[in-house]
Amino acid sequence: MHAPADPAPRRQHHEDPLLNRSLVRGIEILRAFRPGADLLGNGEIAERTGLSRATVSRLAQTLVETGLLEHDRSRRAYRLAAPVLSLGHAMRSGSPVLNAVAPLMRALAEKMRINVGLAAPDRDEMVYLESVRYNRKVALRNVVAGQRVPMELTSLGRAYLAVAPQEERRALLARFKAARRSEWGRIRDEIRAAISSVEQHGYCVASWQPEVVAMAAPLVMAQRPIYVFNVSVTTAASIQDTEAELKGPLLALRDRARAVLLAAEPPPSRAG
Amino acid sequence: MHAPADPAPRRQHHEDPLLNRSLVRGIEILRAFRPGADLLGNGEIAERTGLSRATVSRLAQTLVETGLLEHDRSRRAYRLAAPVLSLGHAMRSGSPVLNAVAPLMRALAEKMRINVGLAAPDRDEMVYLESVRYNRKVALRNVVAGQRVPMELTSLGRAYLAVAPQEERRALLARFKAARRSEWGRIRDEIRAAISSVEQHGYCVASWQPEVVAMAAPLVMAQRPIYVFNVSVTTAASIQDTEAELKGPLLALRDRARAVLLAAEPPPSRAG
DNA sequence: CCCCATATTTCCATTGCATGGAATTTGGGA
DNA sequence: TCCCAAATTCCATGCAATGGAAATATGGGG
Repeated sequence: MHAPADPAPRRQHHEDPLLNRSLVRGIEILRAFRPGADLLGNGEIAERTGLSRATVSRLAQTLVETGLLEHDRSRRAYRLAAPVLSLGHAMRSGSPVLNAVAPLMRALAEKMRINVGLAAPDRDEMVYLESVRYNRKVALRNVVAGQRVPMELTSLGRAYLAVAPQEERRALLARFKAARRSEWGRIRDEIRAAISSVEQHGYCVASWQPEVVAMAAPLVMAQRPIYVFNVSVTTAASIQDTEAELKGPLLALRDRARAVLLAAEPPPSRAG
Repeated sequence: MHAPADPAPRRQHHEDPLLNRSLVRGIEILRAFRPGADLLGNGEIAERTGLSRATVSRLAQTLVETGLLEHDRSRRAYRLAAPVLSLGHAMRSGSPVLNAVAPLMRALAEKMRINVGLAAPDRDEMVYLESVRYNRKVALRNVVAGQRVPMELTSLGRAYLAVAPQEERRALLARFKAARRSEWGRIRDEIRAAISSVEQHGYCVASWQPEVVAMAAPLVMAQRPIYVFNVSVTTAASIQDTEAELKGPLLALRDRARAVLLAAEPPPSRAG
């Protein structure tokens, strides 16, 4: 402590004085639950979150009281409870972006007979706000919302990386490099290519299975979080032909979405 | 403090020593967001939760850091963010009840051409885990999850009240009485009738619009939260005829669900 | 363009209460 | 019934959460 030039004075012990530790920890516990990890005991939660078991026990009980977790005593474990779903419902119904573009997405899916998705970044993954899955059988044209896909492997995620804030992109790439050790060379090159493609054409392509082509285009608007559209299709056609066919519709979707959002923006009245 | 007969010693100041106050408050902030109240400023959150503005400001910022809220600075307000959706997704994919009965529900909806739902209680409302909306136009057979409906007015909620724990039912009825002052007489009678019906026949009926008939049957299993099934239909037929037609399928759905769940129960291995 | 009204964020001293390690209890299997 | 693993509760410590007030930011109106 000889010089006051320390860029981050960080009072006391915590990095950010406006971060409530208990709340962060409680949320981390909720976040530990995901498909495939749907039933977690105290021990597992402690491992995944790095919290002490005593803390996990108390916070988990608190989450049960609030209704977000339920305790399965016969398995000595917790699982997410129904009110969590209603938060998701509230999120969807309140998302201006989703509500503005959902009709456009459905129309495009029907017209081109492709899957059309909208996603947002969350840490090192992308979360679908909506994914209209096109299917021959009409009854199976279901919609997936809330699903996570890896950022570094998907067109969706790479399109985001292309427009992510400098610092965040750097941090994310570092994480991926560490996590993907052996395959990093290939993945890094693909990400670089995707970034170039987004910078030049506004979209990028990924085809991780022979007959599946996925393309994604980010939607960047001032004062708004970044969203990414994607389209994907299973086809026997070449990647090039598919790309040529879908780039127009994808970019048009993005542009129409932007227009709709700009039009919906002005009235600064608050809903209550 | 003359007699130790005090039923609730409540140490120190807080009612329940294992309730983390900050976490409860943060969750209450999340819960303040619902359809129609999707964009909330600090002031509104403070009003709805009863918290001080300073506390709301700090906790809301924390929730932004965790990714569950996003801050719309142009409107000076918060809204739920995409990761909330992924929690909902994780909840659905991890719900043994939902996964066990979803196929049965879909089949019933198709066969009888009715809406079929599954819900769980949350405070004074019911939350749909799934609602398979039958519709002439196949393309519109969408599914609603996470939607809330009032407990005291719906067959779904009344069926729950019929099997709710003594003490909880009492508390809920008191809330409804206070909230529904003027209409309480009618509502109370309808709830009583519904409770009798559930006790006698296992289901209850509500028809709050002329041509809409809704029926609900609770699913009570040891060591498991209470769930409620419902079916509803818009029809020109009489309530009696509709009830006669649907009671069998509804109760059969409940019984099949119970059987499926009992069969899926035994293996006490924990998913990770 | 400036000023004002409103709402939000930050500051600060106080002490409530969250915390981790240890002890205890619980529950299931042998 | 006993044993083992896991969860819960206890406890002293002191960190960090809190509310009121001041400072600040924002946007509309004159």
